Amino acid sequence: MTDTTPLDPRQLTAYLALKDVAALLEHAVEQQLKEDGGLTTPQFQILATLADAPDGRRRMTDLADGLVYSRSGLTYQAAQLEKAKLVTRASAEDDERSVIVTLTDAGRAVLFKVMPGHIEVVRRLFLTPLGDADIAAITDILGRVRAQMRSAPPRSAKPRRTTGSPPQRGERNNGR
Amino acid sequence: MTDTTPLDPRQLTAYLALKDVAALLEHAVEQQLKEDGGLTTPQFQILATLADAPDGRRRMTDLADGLVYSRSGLTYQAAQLEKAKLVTRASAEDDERSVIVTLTDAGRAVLFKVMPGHIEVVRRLFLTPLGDADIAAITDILGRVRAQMRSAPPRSAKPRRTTGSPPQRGERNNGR
DNA sequence: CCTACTTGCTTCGAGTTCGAAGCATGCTAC
DNA sequence: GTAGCATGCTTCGAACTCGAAGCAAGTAGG
Repeated sequence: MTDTTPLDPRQLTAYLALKDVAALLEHAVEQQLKEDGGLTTPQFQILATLADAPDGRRRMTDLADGLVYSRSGLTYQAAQLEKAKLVTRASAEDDERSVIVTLTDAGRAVLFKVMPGHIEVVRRLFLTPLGDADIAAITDILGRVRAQMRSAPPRSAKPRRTTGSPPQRGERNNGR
Repeated sequence: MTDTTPLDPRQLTAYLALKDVAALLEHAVEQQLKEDGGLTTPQFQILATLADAPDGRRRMTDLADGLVYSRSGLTYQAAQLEKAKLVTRASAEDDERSVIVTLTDAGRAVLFKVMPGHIEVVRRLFLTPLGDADIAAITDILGRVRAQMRSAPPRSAKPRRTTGSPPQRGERNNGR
C-alpha cells in the first residue's frame, strides 16, 4: 500500500511553488506567442520541433513523441498550420501510411519573428532572479524528477469497473 | 532550438526541465482525478478551494481570484459541479448580484475520496527522488521566481486598441 | 428618482481538446 | 498467398475553453 498520509507542509509548499511558476510562465508565454506571431503554444511547439530536425521535416508520429498532446490534437494543429502555409504535409515514399510534415520558409520566418520575444519573456520572468548555481540546482533536481516520472509505473492496474480486462493501453506519451 | 538570440544551453536546459516536469505532473494528476473521482483539474481546484474556506462557501469572484481561469470557465464548471450535487449556488443576501457557492457533503466526500490518490501521485512522481535539501532548494529558487513574476511588468505597453485603453486587469495570481 | 457608471455573473459563438472509432497500408506466419 | 494483427493517421462527437457581449443589481451625483 502506498503512503497516503498527508504531505508535510514543506513538501506541499515546494509542490505548489512548482505548479504556480509553471502556470504563470505558461500563461505569459502563450500571451506572447499570440501577440507576436498569432501562434498558440502547441503550434509553436510543433514549429520549434520541426526547426530542430535536419531538413525541417518529421513524421507525425515522431512529432507526437516530442509533445504532450493527443494524436488527434496533433492532426488538428497540423491542419491549421498547413492552412496557414507554415507547414506542408505529404505521405512518405517508403511508407504510404506515414505523413511527413515539413516546415516552409514562411513557417521558419514566423518562428524567427517570435523567438526573440519568447526568449525575452523567459529571461524576464524566469531567469532574472537566478544565478548559475540556481540554474545548476534546478537542472539537477528537476532532471532527477523527470527521470523518475519516466520510469515510474503508470499507477497500476485498477481493479474497478470494467468486467473484462481491456488490454490496457500503454498509457501514453511523452518523450522529448 | 533554433535560437536566434542566446539563452545559453544551461539556462535552456533548466527551462525545459521545468516545463517538462510540470507538464508530466499535471497530466498524471489529471488522470488520477478522473479515475478516482470523475473530476477534472479545474473542478478539483474549485472543490479544494471551497474546502479551505471557513464554511465551505465562497463568492464566485473570490473563487476566481484563487484560480488560473477565465470567469466564464468558472461559471461553466460551477454549473457542472452543481449538476453533480457537489456544490450549491445561491445569491447572497446582502448583494443580489453575488453568487455564493457552497460545498455539499457529497462534495466533501468526493474530495476525501480523491485526496489519497492525489497525494500518492505527487509523492511517487515528484517527491520520491528528493531529499530535504532538494525540497528546500526548490522552494527557495522557485519562490524567488514566483516573486519576480508577480512583480514584473506585464510585457509592456501594447498600445491602444480602439477607443480608450482597457485598464489592464491584475494579471494572475493564485493562491490557496 | 433619473441618468450614468460599476460590479457580478451568465450567455454566446468560435475554436480547441480528447478518446474512440474508422480506414488504409504494412508486416508476419502459416 | 493470404489471414490476422500492427501501425499511422484522420474523423467524429462530446466536452471544455476563452473573450465579448448581455443583463441585473448596486452606487453616485445631480
